This record gives sequence, structure tokens and C-alpha cells, in this order.
Amino acid sequence: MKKTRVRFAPSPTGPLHMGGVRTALYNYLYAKQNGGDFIIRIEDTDSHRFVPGAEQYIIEALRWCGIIPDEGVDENGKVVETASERHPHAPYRQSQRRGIYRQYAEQLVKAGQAYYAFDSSEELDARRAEAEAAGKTFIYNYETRRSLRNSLTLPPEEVDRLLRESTDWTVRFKMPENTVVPMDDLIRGHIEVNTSTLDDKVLWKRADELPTYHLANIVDDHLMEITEVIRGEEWLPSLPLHYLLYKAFGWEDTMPRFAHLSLLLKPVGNGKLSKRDGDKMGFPVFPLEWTNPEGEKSHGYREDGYFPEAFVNMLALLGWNPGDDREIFSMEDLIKAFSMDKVQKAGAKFNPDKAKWFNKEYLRLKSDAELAELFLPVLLDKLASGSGVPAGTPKSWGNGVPVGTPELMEYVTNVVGLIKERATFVQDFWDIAWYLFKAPETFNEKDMAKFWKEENYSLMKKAVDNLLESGIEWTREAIETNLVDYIKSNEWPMGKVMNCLRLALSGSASGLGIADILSFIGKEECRSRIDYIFSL
RNA sequence: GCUGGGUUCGUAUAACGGUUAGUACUCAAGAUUCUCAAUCUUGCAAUAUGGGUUCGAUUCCCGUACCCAGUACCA
Repeated sequence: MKKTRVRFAPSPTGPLHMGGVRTALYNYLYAKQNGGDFIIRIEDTDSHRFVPGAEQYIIEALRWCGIIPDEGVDENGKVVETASERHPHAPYRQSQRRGIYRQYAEQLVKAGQAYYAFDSSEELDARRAEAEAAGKTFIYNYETRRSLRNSLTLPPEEVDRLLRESTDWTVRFKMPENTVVPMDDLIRGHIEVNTSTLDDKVLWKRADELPTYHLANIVDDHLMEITEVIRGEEWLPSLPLHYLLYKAFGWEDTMPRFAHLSLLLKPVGNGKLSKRDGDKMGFPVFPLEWTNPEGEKSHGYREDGYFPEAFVNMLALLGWNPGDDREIFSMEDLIKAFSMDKVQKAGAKFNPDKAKWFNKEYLRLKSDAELAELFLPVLLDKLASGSGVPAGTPKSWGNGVPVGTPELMEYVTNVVGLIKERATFVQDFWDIAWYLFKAPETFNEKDMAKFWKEENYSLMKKAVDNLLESGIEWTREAIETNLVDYIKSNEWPMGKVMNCLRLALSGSASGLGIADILSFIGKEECRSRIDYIFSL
């Protein structure tokens, strides 16, 4: 049994979008499940579309997701450039492998499976325009190649001359006429295509001495001993060509098996997910933030506050299911549960709401301490900036907790424990519980108009005075009991009195429980906030 | 246009010929609470369509519609 070897082969023409991450993920899961290797190969055979930083972005994004290659990249996340014992298949960048492809192209020509074509781009464009004008589509195939300039039509001497003198020729695959190619796909089952509908694809370009995707892909998959090719659906139409290429090289015995994944579709309307949809609907389509060469920024899941585990979990379930009702999967769980025959054939519409839901679930799974650690920088930043409150004013903090101490961490941890069920992202914590860290300065006008009436706040004041003078132990339960019992025993309207109190403490009539707020901010801070609102 | 792929509640999906077509997200209502959120309960909502095959089709076959991809010296 051969060792499973799969590869993710992105083209560094821009940031990897979430559909690409999903393809990488499925490759990774498949490899790990079978005890095999996951390889990254950079397909940069198009010199015109190279985007600086894209390659690094792709590797960093996968790393953030926990998709770590066994091969292709070294410990530092750099693409391996020279072969070694650990990386006998290096280099992993096709531009650095350019020397190896030509011989394979020539081999096919010698075997009569391919030929030299000398038509210029302009000539072909002209033919296409001509055909279009006649309401037809020009295809470079068994029919048209007889009337084009190539080694099948030109005399041998002329071919030799052009080969020597021209730098603008290509090697084209000689697609057979009217032959049915039977193929098998791990997800879609048996497929058959007649070669007459296919064209003579360019395999190698003399102009930049680089192969096209098709040649490079087959040669490298063969050389790298890839056992399964798991890739996007956009490749399905070229599968017959790839089958035929394996056959032409005589590599049928070791040909990998293929699985074509459906595409990720936009949340509303039709079509595949694009960067624009994210911008329009306010969700990221990229794992990490990306700044394009023009300086435009695109949102990233990481920067928007998603946990990588949640992102990966969500992505895994988009087009695959475990066969039961489970939804929460760690990477380990996914590796165990993944199976190709549960991968959906149809494209999956991405649902941003569900993505948020996953994050909420993962947030709850995290410990208070871990969340506090993540929240602390956000908190300190909020306190230091924007809000107009000087950093580290312990006076206004519950229990007088100063910045940078274990007491602060403990306080933040407790706050997080109280509020984490209300949040989707760590950065939500501030909006939910900012008033546990600083006193309100302004008060919600609508709530004030509704509750802040003499007949209410006078009662509230009495209840608070009673509480502060009661000498009870300052715990949530004791505070709650004291307040509720006192208000009830006087037969005061509970809602009105309580909301007046909340208004004084938090600036609004909706939010955390009164007793919770009080237990956190402490007696002194309570007194000062009450005094403040009455002083207005 | 041609070639290939696809089609179960709004969305993601389950049901490998026999179910009151299940679950999750979203949404709505109720319960709970001092409010909001959370939570719990309930509810809304689907087999694209027309023919076969079969005792019986979401499931198998064919047609139609619609969607997607490919149709480059891009991947």
C-alpha cells in the first residue's frame, strides 16, 4: 500500500480565499486520516499574474488554521527551495522547477502525442474573432489544426528553422478525435467525456520557457508521488486532458485518484463567493486581513475576532457532514470523522450567521482565564483611548484594582466568566461590560425619560442607602436578597426601582443584573455613581 | 452556443426504495428575570418540474427548467 500523499497547489496570484482554505483543509484531513503527507506546492507558472506577498500570505493563513504542511514548507514557513533528505521532492515552487518540464513536453512530441505550434497570439485571436463573427467558437483541435501553423502542417525544414529562430512557439497536446475517456471521481463517481469536444491545450511555452498548469501539474504530481488530487470543481472540465496526459506519459499505473470539490457560493443570489460579497454584506472572505498592492484592505477572519478552530469547523461543515447531528469538531475530530463520500456534490452557499454561531460556541468552550488573557489588550486599549478616561484610574474601578497586577487579571477573569455567554467575539466584552471598568458619564435619554422620575429614584435612593448601611457580606447573592427583600417589603414597583438603579450604575436600563454589577464595582464605586447621577 | 457538473425548509444538511421527510443556523411566539442577553419550550418552513421503473420513489432511469463551471500561450 502506497503512502498517502496529497497536495494543495495554490497559485500566488492573490490572497487565499475561504474556498481555497476549505480545499486545503479537505486535503489535510484526508492526508492525516490516512497517515499520509500533506504537501504545499506553489504553482507560479504564470509570470504575469504574480502578486508579491501572496505566497507568504497563503502559508501563514493555513498555519493560522492549523493546517501545517509536512512537505513544501520548512519550520519557518518558507517554501523549501532545494532537495534534501527530508525534502527529496524539492523545490516546491514551479518557477524553480522550470528546467524539468521541457523534456517531458519534448517526450510527448517524439511520441506523436504532442506537436509544435507556431501560431502567434494575434493569429489565434484573429481566428477566434472570425469564428465569432460567423456565430461559431474557434477551437484549436483535430479539425482546425490542419489549417494552422504547426509541426503537423509545416515541412520539417521549416519546423526546424522556426524552432531555432523563433522564441514564440508552444507545444500543444494532440487531443485524439472522437474517443470516449472514462473517468472516476471520488465524489462524483463515473464520468465520461468525448474528446471531440476538447481542444489541443498548450503544454509548454517557449516565450517564458515555462509549462502551463496542465503539464506542470501532471509532471509534478507524478514526480512528487501524489496519490490523490483533491481540488476545486473548476478543474473538472480538464480532467480528461489530465487522464490522457498520464496515459501519454505511460504513468497510468501510478495515476492519482481525483476528487473535485464543489464551489463555495455567495450567501444571497447566484454565483461563487467573491471578495465583493464580503465587503457588501460585512463578512470576511479571507482568513487573514489582506492589503493588495493598491493599498486596499480586505477583512480577515482572524482580525475580525474569529477563532481559527471555529473558522475551520465552520468551513469543514460547508459541503461535508459527519453523517450524524454533531456540529462541533476539533481538528482531531475532523481527521477521524472526515470521509470523501460524505462530501456534497452541489455548491454550498456560505452563511455568515452560522459562522458567527460557531464562534460563539467556541468562545463558550474557552476558559475564563484564556478569554481574559485575550480580552486584556482590548480592555487596556479602550481604557487608554477613545473613552476619554485616563488609563489606570483605579478609583473608578470596582474594588480599586490597579492596572498590571494579578488582582486585575482576577477581576477581568471574573468579569469574563459572568458575560461570556452573551458574546460572540472577545471584542464584544467591552460593549457588554464596559461599566464594570469605568463609571458612566452620560445616560441613555430614552431610558432616562422612561424611568428617571422622582417617584422612582427617590425609592431607589432609599433602597441603596439601606443596602450600603446594612453591613451585609458584599456578595452577589447577599446584595440580591437585600435589595429584593427591601423593595418587596415596602411594596415598591420592582422594575422601576431596579431600572433606576441600573441607569445610575451603567447609564442604561438594559444590561447585566444589578446584583452582579454591584458585586463587581464595590460599595464605594456604587456610592460615587449614585452621587454622580444625582448631582446632574 | 457547446461540453461537463449540480438541484431536499431562506441557509447548511439527514433520510444509502417503505419516516408524521429529521437536525442546526436564521426568524416568530411563550416561559424565566429588575431590564437586556443567555437559557428552555413551541412554532413557521423543503424533496425544481414532467414522464417512466416499482406494490411503493427524496432515493433508480429519461426529458424540461434553473444554477454553476469550463470553453486562454490563467490557474
